[in-house]
Amino acid sequence: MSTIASRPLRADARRNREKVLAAAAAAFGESGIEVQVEDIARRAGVGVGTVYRHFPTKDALVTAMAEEHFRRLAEAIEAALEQDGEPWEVFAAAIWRSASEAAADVAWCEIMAGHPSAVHAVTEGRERLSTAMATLIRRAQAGGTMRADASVKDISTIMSGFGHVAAAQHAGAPLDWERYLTIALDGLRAR
Amino acid sequence: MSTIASRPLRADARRNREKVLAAAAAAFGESGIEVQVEDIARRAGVGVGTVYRHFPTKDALVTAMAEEHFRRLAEAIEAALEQDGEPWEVFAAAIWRSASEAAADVAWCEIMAGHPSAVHAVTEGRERLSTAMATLIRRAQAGGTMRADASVKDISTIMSGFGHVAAAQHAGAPLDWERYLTIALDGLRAR
DNA sequence: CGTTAACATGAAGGTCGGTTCCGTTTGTCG
DNA sequence: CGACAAACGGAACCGACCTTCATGTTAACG
Repeated sequence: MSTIASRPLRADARRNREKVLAAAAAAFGESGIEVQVEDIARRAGVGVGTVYRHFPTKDALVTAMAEEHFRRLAEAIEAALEQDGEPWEVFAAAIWRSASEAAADVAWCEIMAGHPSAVHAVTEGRERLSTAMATLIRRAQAGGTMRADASVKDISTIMSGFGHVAAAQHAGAPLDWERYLTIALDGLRAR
Repeated sequence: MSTIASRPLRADARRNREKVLAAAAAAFGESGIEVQVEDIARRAGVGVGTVYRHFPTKDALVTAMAEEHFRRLAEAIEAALEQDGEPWEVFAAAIWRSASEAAADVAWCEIMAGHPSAVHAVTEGRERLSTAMATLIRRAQAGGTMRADASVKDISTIMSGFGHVAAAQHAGAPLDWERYLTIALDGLRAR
């Protein structure tokens, strides 16, 4: 989201922008999307007005985070395409790694689960993710180790459930995202 | 929830109570827990004050619905215990039937997914459900058709994910709860 | 039919959280 | 060192919802 070469920001403004971004990442990661803007501002050591100077709405902040996360996820899956090894193992390892990282960030779990704030935005990352995932799936199916009817949409569905479970667990529910993933991945494996 | 023999309700009051209950069931089922109390009142053809005369808070209404749903679910699983047939098939059929019914009711999906409004209440239904489910699981494991490490908690986790997926699908997300369940149940089956 | 207590109503109150706005501060540039 | 635009801060604003309450209505009973 580069501001199209509009005059460079003033030094303090650039500094504050970074502080807001960092504070938002920390606050969202710890408490989820529902954290209040004032909490983010407090963490950043600025006033709410400053947050709004840099991001027009709270949603814009969420979207920025979501884009970043989706980009990284897409990269992780694309990287898996380069790896060699048994295709199912490559797929499963990529999912486990990405999920483990996601599980540590409540907001990212909520976004993955399909939180409205980030559903409409974030087109590019999703696109790349879908493409890479499709290849990963096709290979594993060709090797006969992934169920033949599995689709990218199935993976989205499973990962949406994962996001929900992980977020709920973070909120204190007696759930276990590792068990969830163990079972779901076994369900995706060919019999 | 019998009001301990406190003077019987006046005729119009009883009638209105039923209307509110029916309206709440319809509204929650259609739009989820987030429906506004005013919508429920409108559907029932009464004022909001009347809703509050019969239920102290909106949460009490949600809890009443949740209790009813959990009770019915517990009964469905208990009924499965009486059936004979291959234990895995009995289990899977019970889950499919219960899930199909749940999928038609948005609020019930949300509650199953772990919505805060109903987490604390509803102890009895959960208890009965756990007990019956434990037996169902044990039998299927004894028959070697369910994965040996599956637990009641695993089923809760899977069904929480189900509730989330079904609710999201109802809200327009490109998810598919039937696929979710197909995959998750395959993951619970013994290999 | 009259009296009364229960009940119904919906506008007003309260709260919560995102967003705005303007008086003040601060970096930048001549 | 001014002068000025950019940026900051945070109290006030606003909309969304749940909940309450003062006023009007009605079932129940003698």
